Amino acid sequence: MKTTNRLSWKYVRDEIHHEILSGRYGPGDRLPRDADIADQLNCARSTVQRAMQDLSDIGLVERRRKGGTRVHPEPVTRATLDIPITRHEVEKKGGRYGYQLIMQEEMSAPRTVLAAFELTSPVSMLRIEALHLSDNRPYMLEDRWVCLDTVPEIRDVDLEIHSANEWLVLNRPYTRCDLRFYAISADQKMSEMLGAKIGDALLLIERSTWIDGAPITTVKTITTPGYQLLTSS
Amino acid sequence: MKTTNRLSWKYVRDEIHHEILSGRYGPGDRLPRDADIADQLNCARSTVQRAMQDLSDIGLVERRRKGGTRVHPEPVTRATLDIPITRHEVEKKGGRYGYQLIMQEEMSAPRTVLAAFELTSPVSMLRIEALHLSDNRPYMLEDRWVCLDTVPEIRDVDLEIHSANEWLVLNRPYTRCDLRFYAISADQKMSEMLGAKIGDALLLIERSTWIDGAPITTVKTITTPGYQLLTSS
DNA sequence: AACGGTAATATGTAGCTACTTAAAATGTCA
DNA sequence: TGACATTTTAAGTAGCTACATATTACCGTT
Repeated sequence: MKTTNRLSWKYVRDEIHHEILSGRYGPGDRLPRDADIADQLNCARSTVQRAMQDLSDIGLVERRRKGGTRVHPEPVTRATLDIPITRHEVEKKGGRYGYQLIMQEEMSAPRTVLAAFELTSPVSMLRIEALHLSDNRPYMLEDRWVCLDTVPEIRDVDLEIHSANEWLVLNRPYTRCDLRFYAISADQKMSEMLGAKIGDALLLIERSTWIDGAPITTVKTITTPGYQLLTSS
Repeated sequence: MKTTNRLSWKYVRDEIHHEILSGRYGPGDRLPRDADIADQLNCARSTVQRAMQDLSDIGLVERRRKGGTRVHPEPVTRATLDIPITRHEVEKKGGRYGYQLIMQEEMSAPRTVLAAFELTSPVSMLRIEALHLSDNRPYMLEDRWVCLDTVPEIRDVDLEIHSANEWLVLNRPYTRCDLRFYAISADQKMSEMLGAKIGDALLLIERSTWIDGAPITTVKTITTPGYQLLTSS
């Protein structure tokens, strides 16, 4: 029995977590150096390092070289969201997935789209409107712009069959992704498409992706009334 | 010059990332074992381990003991959200923060609140309604329930002065946090409180926290029309 | 007192070894 | 053939060493 007295980094993490939250260390306070904590808990510095990294990842502490570790001065609630491919989302909820292309057209991107990519000069893009269905009923409306310079192959994809959503996620990895969430009132067109009433409150998710600085796509997805987005864990 | 030929785990990570996304490995495919990749790239297994852990964290690959590593079969867009203390949020946007307690009352929690905590038997809670202000104008409406069994000290807090939001975040760490986002239409009361029009689409964020399985608080925050929630990185 | 260069220091990273553990693969027996 | 026990495998973890790197802290000069 010598294995049991080896401390796991998760144990060390929770230990420090407790110490912080018992009030022993408050926001902004500096914690002991890793090496000292390791001494005190009788474990290796690398174990403390791993524990601290995790606490840093969840936003509880801030670390800087030579500066040491301190409790994050402005505590935040950090959550992770998983946004799946829409087909998978529908199927996971037990629905039968359907998809309709509403329109596609090559055109120069308007100001608002350029703004989403932090661009100034005009760019040629493919605009796509599509509707995702669950059990033949409207589920999500998608309003997308794809940058043709970055993704010329999109021209060869039959978007009547393959949703741009799924094709892009599977074929176009990104290195940056910005998300924004807000609420809008359904206008005439949306209410028709989604089978909602005019004025219904709808959740809108806007997503823009880049690959190494080059814009890939920006999309607004609008879901039917009552739709809820949940955190994963 | 021998330091340059040491590979950083980030380099290894990006290398694998590229391989996956060049199509060499598709969703569901199994990757070589860590040790083999280490051999091939001429680095230590621990370096590959770190790289793989990161790819696993962002949801690109799945790892299991003995099962090896495989590309995530259902690619997801994983994003992290930071939800700060409301006062900090207002101040960061350049506003002058203000706060008003609307009401507080001890009562038995209704069904909907118990459901948020996955409870069945009745619990005594403190219900709080408050309004957060920016430059003296309504910013966010907060509808909160605090579990008195878990947080009896809340009774001693002067909620006219300290917002429950800030007090809880600073004094009550949690081990679990569920979030949900959806859109609602402003009713009579909300529109009055927030200075919106009846029927305006508003973003609602619902947040529930636990400490080691014991419920702490659940809160619905409703923001003024046009409010947007953004991802951090 | 202001400036600037240098030393000291705490975290970050890479590599190695040894051992643990979950789970898949295999083999054995009824 | 099917249920169950055993082996094997690949990731996970802990500890150690050595060195890198970003700052802070210090000290000497002007």
